[in-house]
Order: sequence, then C-alpha cells, then structure tokens
Amino acid sequence: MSYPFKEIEEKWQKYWEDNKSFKAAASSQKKFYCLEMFPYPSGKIHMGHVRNYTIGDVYSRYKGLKGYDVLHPMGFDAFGQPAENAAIKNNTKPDIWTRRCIDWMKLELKKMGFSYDWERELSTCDSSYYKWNQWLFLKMYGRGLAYKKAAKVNWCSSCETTLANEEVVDGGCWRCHTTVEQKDLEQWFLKISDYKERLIEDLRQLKEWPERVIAMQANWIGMSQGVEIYFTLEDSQEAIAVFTTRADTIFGATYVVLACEHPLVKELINGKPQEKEALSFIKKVSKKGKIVRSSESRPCAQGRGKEVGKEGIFTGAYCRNPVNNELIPIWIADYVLMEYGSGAIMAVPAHDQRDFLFAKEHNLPLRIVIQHPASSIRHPEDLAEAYEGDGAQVNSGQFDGLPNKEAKIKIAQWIEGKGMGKITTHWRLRDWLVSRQRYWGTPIPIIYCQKCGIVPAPYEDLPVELPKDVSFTGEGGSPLGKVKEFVNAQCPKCKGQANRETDTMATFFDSSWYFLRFVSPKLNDSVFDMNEARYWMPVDQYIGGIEHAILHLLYARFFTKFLKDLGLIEFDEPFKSLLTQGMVLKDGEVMSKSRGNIVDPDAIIEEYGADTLRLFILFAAPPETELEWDDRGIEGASKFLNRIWRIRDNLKEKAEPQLIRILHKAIKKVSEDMEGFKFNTAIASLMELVNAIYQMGADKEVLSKLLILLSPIAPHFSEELWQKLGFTESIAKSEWPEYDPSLLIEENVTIVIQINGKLRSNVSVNKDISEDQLGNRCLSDETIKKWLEGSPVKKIVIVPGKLVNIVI
RNA sequence: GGGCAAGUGGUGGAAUGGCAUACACGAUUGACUUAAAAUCAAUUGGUCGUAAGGCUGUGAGGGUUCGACUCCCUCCUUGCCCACCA
Repeated sequence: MSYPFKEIEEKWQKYWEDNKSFKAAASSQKKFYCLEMFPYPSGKIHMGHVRNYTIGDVYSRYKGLKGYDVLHPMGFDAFGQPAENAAIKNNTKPDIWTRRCIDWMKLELKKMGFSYDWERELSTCDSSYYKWNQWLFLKMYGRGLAYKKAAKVNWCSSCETTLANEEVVDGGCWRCHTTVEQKDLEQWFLKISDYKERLIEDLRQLKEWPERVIAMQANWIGMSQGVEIYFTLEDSQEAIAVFTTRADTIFGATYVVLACEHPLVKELINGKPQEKEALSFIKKVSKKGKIVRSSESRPCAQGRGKEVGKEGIFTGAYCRNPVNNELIPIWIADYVLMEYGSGAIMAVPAHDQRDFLFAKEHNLPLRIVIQHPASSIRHPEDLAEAYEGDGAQVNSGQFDGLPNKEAKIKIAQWIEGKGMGKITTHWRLRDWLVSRQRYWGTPIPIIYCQKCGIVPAPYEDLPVELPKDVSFTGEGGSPLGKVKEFVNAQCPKCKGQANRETDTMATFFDSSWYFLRFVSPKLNDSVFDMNEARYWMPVDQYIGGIEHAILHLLYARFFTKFLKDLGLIEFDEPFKSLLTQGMVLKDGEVMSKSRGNIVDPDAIIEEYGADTLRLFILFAAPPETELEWDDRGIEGASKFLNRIWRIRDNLKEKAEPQLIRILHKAIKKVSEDMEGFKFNTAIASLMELVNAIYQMGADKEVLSKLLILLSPIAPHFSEELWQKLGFTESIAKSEWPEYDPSLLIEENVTIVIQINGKLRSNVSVNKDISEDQLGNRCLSDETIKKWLEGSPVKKIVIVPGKLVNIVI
C-alpha cells in the first residue's frame, strides 16, 4: 500500500497557496534570487521542464530553510510563432490559444508543488510587459543602438520570415529545417557589436558559470587579434587590406585572394583578358550563396573543412607585398568570405593548408618562412602539406632566426610603425537582427511618415497595442499589415498621415530582461523598481538548458550592460551563478514526438505522485549530465518514500547514539551536497540514514530532522509527516539542521594496511595512537606477518587516521 | 580543423591521490502468504578454489608516486558547441 500521495499533494498545494508560503519579501540582509528559465507555454510540461524546475525548486526551498529571503518567480515566454501556427490549425486566435496554454501549464506546474511566488507571475504577451519592450527599444533607438538597414537576410520560405544568423542551423531554418535563402529586406538591428569588448571582457567576472558556456560565448563573440596589411595595386594608388592573425608568415605571401563580393574585384578585372571568365565564375559562386557555400563543406567526413576543393580564378591584376615590395598575383576564390575580416587574404601556401591546396591546384608558388624544428625540408616543393606549427623565421629579412611567436609581435609592430598596416582586432559577432515579419510579438514602436521619415512612437503612447482581432489564413506577408486600424497612424511630429511599423520583435528580446521585471512585475510607471532591483538583483542562481548557452545568455548580458549605461542598475552581469542541466533521454535518445518516446509527467504524477517524480529525477543523475529515464527507477523512488512513511509506526522513545551519529553525518553530507547541486548523492545519504533507522529504530527527533532534510526534495510528503509528528507550523518555515562536529569523531578508527600499495589487512585502533605505535601495531598483525616473511621492510608510509602502507 | 565534456559492474551512478563499484535498479535466494503482490532479510565485478584465500579489474598504452578511476604524455571512442574565421 502506497501512502496517499494524491490527497496529501492536493492538501499542501492548497495550504501553500492559501498561506502565501512562498511570497518573496525583502526583510533581512540575506537574499537569494533563484531563477529558472521561463517556459514557452506550449500547454503541457515535459520532463525537461520537470527536471529544470525541480532543481530550482529544491535549491530555493533549501535556501529558504537556511534563512534567506528567497525570490523564486515564474512566468511565461508567451510570444512566438507556434501560437500563430496553432491559431491557423485550430481556427482560433493566438491570444486565446496562448492564454489557454498558460492556464493549463500553470496547473501542471502547481501539481509539481513548486514554490513559486505566483503573485509575481508575468507573461510577455501582456501589454503591461511588452510596453517595456517598446520602451527599451525606444531607449536603444535614442542611443543609436537600434537601427534600420537594408540587408541580405536569411529568409525561410516556409515560415515566411527572416531569421537571425543564430537561427540558421546547418543552412536550414532552426524550426522547420527548410533551406534558408538570401533576400534583401529593410530590417531592424540592435547594435550588440558596440558591446563586444565588454561582453568578452566581463566573462571573467563569471566565476560560477560552467567553463563550457564561457567558452561558447567567447567563441561566438569571436575576438581575433591580428594585423590589417595594405597591399598596393600595381597600377593604381589603391590598396587591398588583408587581415591576418599570422603576421609572422607575411614574407611567405605569394599571392592575394579576394572574396567574390569584394568591392575592388570589378575594377581589377575591368578590361583584362580574364574579365569574361572571372565574371562567370563570380556569378556561379554567388548563385550558391553564402549559406550553401559554407554548409557544403560541412558534411561529417573527417577533416573535410580544409580539404574541400577550392575554386578560384586569376584576376589578371597584381599587387605589392609591402614588406618586400614583391609583385604578386591577385586571385578570386570561393573560400574567402566577404563576411569575415576584410574579405581579402594574403595567401601563405607553405603555412596554411587551405592556401596550400589552392596553390597546388592552380600552380602558384610557395615559400617557406617558418622552419619546422624537427624537419630538414628546406624546399617548398618537398612539402606534402602546409606546416602550421611553430619554428624559427627564415626568408624573412631582418627577422630571420627569431622564433615565430616572437616575430609575430615584432613584425606586426614593424608593419604598423612603417605605415604598411595596423594592428587590429576582428570579431565574429554581428549585429542582432530583431525584426520579424510576424504577428504574435511585440509591435516595434516606430511610425513611418512621408514627410518626417522614421519617427519613434512617443513614450506616452506606449504600449503600442497589438491588435487582437486579426484573421489568420496562413498566407504569407506580415499579418499586421492587413489591419488598417493598426497601420494608420498620425505622425507624432507633423501630425500628418503616417504608417506604423508592422514588424514585431524577435522573442529573444522579451526574454533578455524578464529577470529584472520579476522584482516588480506589476509596476505601471517604470520598467522596474530600482530599489527592488538593488535588493534582489543580480540573479544568484540561474538554471536552464544548455541550448540557451549562447543566444539568450548573450542577449541578457547585453541588455544588462545597456541598462547599466542608462543608469538604472549598477552591476555588469545579470546571472551570478549558472547551472545548465542535462537533457532527459529515453532509450538513449532525446524525448520527442517524432520518436514517440515521450514520458508524460502528468501520467507519472497520477500514478506515483509529484514527490516521487521529483525524487527520481534528482536521484537518477547529477543535474548537469544527461538523464536516462527509467520506469523501474521511479518505482525505487516510490519505495523509498513509502519506507519513510512507515518509520512512524515504530518510533522509539530514544534513538541509539550510533544512529544519532549517522544522522549528523547525513546532515553534513546533505548540506554540502545541496550547496554543490549534488542531489543524487544527497538522496543516497538519506537512503543510508533510512537503512540505519530500519536497523536501529528512530525517535521523533531523528525522524523530524530527516524530514527537514528531505523537505526540499519531497515537500508535500514531508509537510504531511511533519504535521503528523505534531508540528503546527509548515515545515518550510522550520530551520535547516546543523550537525554537531563532535559527534562525527570516532574513538576508534579502522586503519587499512597495505603492502606495496595492495590492501592486505586492517586494524582498529584508537584515533589518538602515535605513528610509531600504529606502525608497530601493523607489523605485528597476524596476516601482515605472513606477508612479510622473508622480505625486509624498506619503508612505512603512514596516513594518519586512514592507512598504513608497508613497502618491502 | 578548433574548443569543451565524458568513457567505471547486467543498468543509472559513487569515489578528485589512500579500502574501486557508495546509493539505487535489475537478478538470485529465503521469510511471510493457500497463492501472487507488497514488505522484511540475505547474496550479487570477473576468475581460480570445497574452503581459507589468491589473482585480476575503472576505454587502450606508457609515465610520475610508497600508492593512480583520480595527476602527466600518446592514442581510441562518444557527445556537445564552433568552423573554408584568414
């Protein structure tokens, strides 16, 4: 017979709600803001949510028991494309559909017993929220951080929308995987590139972030230090700027390669015999497009990146290498990208594998300028591949003999000093395309006037409400453009007839600052309350999936820095500590509809209760690693709770001292594990305690301490037993127990005896025994004596309190 | 190609220089039961041995150390992120 979890869980969920048990209030000097990434309200929670939110809930409840003021809010990232698709499919409105989903989802979250302060709930699709999206957008516009430009944008013909570079995955739409095309459109961008230095620099502050995420962020920002070098054209004053991170190889540059789209190309080929051929080559390459070009080289085969055939053509023009005044040919090739660096490279075939392959294919000269320290190859024709490693400079004028690492710096400085180039830094990070030709999002608060041009909506007109009554046909184009009442507007400047912007904001905008709105979610006249923010921010613990390691976190960091520049906050980074939880798998694969391997949390709650589900998901694996769902494992979790449930049937007057010691050991271990998110081993030590209770019998004191330790993990269950033990206040209002260190010291310790590092025997001695005595004691051990027969003892290693190793 | 993880029983996992496999699942056995379930108790890395006990064992190989799952080197495999990035 299982304990009556259904009844208990309903009872305590109601109690917590009625008593506002988890209402966040600023009272002491000790605060803790625990935040889990808010969900997109699909209507149903999945195991990923369960895991994410259970981890956050356990930590919040633990911090609460430790005496912190805990802020633990929840909301909904409610704008986005699925609502539009659902509206078309189910013949409803995105607004109605989304709100219904939120209601369902909230119900499911409540069934899990999460300790949210529901009074702070927010949904990004409420005008009371997106009003502040618009406000922030206008502030950015005012500072030149939001701007419009015609750009080749990634266009998904299936979703009929533009995509951020970040939303293009392997050349396809991240949502529907349709191949992405390039299309010229006027788009809104946010100038995140203005913050690139701070975004990379401040990564250093993030000492409690996983290294992996820091690396991914740094990689994405892509800072690359090098030199821009000017190669003057043979027959004009103009120069080609090339960017290189390998200034040490400059003397080995034997040709220059331009991207097809490079602005100088047309001029270079003009009138040359190669012109016709070159133009057709450029046409061929541009047809392939940027996305195809880079995705083509991607297929999995090992090392393909640099091995793929590199097509190119000679322009007929020459330029001079400034360091040695050599005249070298200028080529065009598909492997040089206009989007990176200056769209032009100096080719050093002896020391760059891509250049090497290109040079071999097109019969271009090679020159060795870095000597491989262990190779005797002196002639470029002997090279089987480019040498990209370190060595001494050769054929490099006055730099000959220097180690290349040193020469790299010296040459760069020399080039800059002589005006042949300049030391620069290139970045991978592009500005953020935020406009979407979509309906279900925050309207961009901009008005287009024939006379005045682009005019920002006045602050007092915010929010620019998203019209709710829009018909959905599924046909292309911007749905908002069809709503006359929305589009027609008065120009705020000249009061003339004008049109509203019909694009909406990418939903990443919404989630870039929601953590700040939680400190004062109902505030009407300001984006957030500065005093509340001063108390609660930054978020002490942020928890979410690794899939948000780049974009969401980067944007949130960018917004935080922007808000600091506005003078609204005083910190640089929004999330002090970050935990990225692993995925929940079934049969080794991600749970998904298409695989048909989804385990529905609701069904598990129905069968075993939320506490069992919480317990299992924490016990099955540490939070950061992938978790393999196991139906039998959940049985085990259920068994464990039932075992505790029955302890009360056999309570003793007074527990044995030995059990008290085990209890205190468990308190120590669980406390440490809670701090370090090692919930699996915390639970294991609780299991050991329960096993000991079954051996020795517990008293009320032991059971009540056990319940507090368990309460963050299985809160309903613990509340109920706590009450049954006679406590009248909620267990959530009790105190986390402290362990007594004196109880953890054992009078007698078991010392392991090794011979040559191999375990041979052990001996029980008093903890205060001297090393000499211990050594002698070990040597006189019967088993050890046998092993020592005939072999002289060379050395004895003693690790106090633990082990003795006898070397013979 | 670059970066970051990870590789331990039949399974999930524990141990971060000191008794490898805690805790749990599964399996086997016993008790209770007319029976099953539940529960309680016991066994459970491999191998040799009647046993005591021995040998062996943390992806592979080498090294450091009195002692290595743990640190170092080389390699293999898997996962994630980035990538014709100059």
